[in-house]
Amino acid sequence: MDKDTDLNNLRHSLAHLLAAAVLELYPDTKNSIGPSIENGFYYDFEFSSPISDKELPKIEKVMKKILQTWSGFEHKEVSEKEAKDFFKDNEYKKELIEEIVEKKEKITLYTAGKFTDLCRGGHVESARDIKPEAFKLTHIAGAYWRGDEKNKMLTRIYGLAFNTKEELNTYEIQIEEAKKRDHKKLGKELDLFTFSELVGAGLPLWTPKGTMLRDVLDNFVWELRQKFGYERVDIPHITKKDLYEKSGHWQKFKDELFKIETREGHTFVMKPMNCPHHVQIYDRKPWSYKELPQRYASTTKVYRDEQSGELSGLSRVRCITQDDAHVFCRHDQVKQEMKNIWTMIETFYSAVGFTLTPRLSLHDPKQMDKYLGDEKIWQKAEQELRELVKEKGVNAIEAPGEAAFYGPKVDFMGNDSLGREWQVATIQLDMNMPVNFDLTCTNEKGEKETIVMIHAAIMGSIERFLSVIIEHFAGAFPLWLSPVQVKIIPIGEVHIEFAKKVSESLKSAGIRVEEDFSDEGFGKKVRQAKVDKIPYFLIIGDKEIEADKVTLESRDKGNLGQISTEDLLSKLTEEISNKS
RNA sequence: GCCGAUAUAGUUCAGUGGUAGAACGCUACUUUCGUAAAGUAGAAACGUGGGUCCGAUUCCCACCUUCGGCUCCA
Repeated sequence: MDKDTDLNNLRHSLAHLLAAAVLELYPDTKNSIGPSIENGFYYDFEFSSPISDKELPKIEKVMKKILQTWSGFEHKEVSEKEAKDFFKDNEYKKELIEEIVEKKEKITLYTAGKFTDLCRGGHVESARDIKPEAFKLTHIAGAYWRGDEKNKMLTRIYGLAFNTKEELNTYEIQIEEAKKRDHKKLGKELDLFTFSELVGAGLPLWTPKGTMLRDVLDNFVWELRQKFGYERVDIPHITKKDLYEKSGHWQKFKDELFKIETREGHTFVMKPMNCPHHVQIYDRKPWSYKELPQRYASTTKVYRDEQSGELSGLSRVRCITQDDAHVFCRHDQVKQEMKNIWTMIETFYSAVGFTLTPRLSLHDPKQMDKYLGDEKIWQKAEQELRELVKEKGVNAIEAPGEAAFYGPKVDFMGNDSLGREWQVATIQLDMNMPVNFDLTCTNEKGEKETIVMIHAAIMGSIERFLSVIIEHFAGAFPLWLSPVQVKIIPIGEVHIEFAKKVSESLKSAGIRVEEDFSDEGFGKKVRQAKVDKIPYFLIIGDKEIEADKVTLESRDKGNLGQISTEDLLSKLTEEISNKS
């Protein structure tokens, strides 16, 4: 057996142990299922009265006590009746038993010590393989039975488990480190964004530094877009609901839209996406095929009434800034346009030193009611995306059911500091909305021809992208991205005048400078520059004034010695334009 | 939305059924300093609304916020 299987068996065995302890402490609890997961295990219970995480240490203690009485797992095959009699008060187990019977599989019961559970197996050979110091109960959470929100909510107890205490410690240290670079924490510390209870949950407010960061990134995207012929357009943030009735969004997403009643009794909607607005710009006049593709881009906000429990820092918000673009083109132009978007995505993400995993997000043939258009149109679109991925020579995992409701996507996934995966960039092929809106061009034969549309976002949601990138850099942004690029620190009051001159010449060259002319001690000013993770700071004292130079200190490389203002300027501008 | 937790100064944290405490930050004064926190003084907080109580920041309820999950995510 390989190592992963061993660890899974260990973790799954601990789930049994957890259930044994819970049933000993709270005998009228109903246990349901308890699998092993990435770092440990969980078990879902229906408690007769709610428990809180304060009880976890008690449960853990009982687990350790019971573990001493266990030697190993024994199993026996039983009939449906025997199994149901055994779990006579437990409707969860009975449901599972019925499923096993339906699948014509064997019903097996596993027993360790005095605890017996319905289980298909996969345990440690001997209970001694479980080290009491290498597992730990961590938290409790609600979880719907079978993951369906229509079902009853059970109480899930999570635990960490590893082969040894050292591995457990290592993992816990990793989590601690990850928390230090949590974007919610860094956003406050580096003064990038804030939330206000009065404004509301999920509505981030951007400070001057945070706004600078956003603008720098957006300008970079815009530079790339210009190379490929995109034009900037601007759109209102609200619309009559009629627009979404026609696009198909209303039917599908009306619960998630922020609605506005006008005083004349009409319903307007905060836009949850930009495509229909861009579509209306395309639709302003008839087009010749010679004028296509038309490529429209806007960096603009969309609003979605997300459920309160889903909000999380910048990763999940109700007001999302999208660097959104749509290409309106003919079928035979799709592949080239998509390749161009892919190139932009590659250029952009390699500049921020970030690796993305592409994912082919496809429709789920079993749930066609979730989507616009028929099976045929989807298969055609998906075939085109597969060819694109093939031509790019990359491996993309296929994810059925992850498509947008109007078309399949190539999504690019990034991870946050806790390893959670988020969709960032996306390329989506849409053959449905052009049909709904009857978007056409006049072709060579003088006929009206339905066009197609490509949705292209480089950062996707700027908020989500920033959450990922803040954690990726742990707040220590490269020079070109840093809201403050250079801090100027005069040692004493007499050095301020010279420092001002240096500061002015850097500023007039477009360098983002912050001056520290406070009367604090020198050590403290240095400390503040380091805490703020500013890429460079300049020191100006007697020695520098005498030499008509400044001392340059780098966040990453330490003291770089004295340098003249001109040399410094050319060094900085070169570094910024290389995005190094 | 659901389950559980959480809410004290700008920030990070103490604490109490009867007068709320620290550190950093902030303000003033002193100090003008050579690589991660100079000194002194001062201002500054119990999320909101109900309830119990002689009295609530503390106990109870509701709401709001945030966090960990579940569900959802165009």
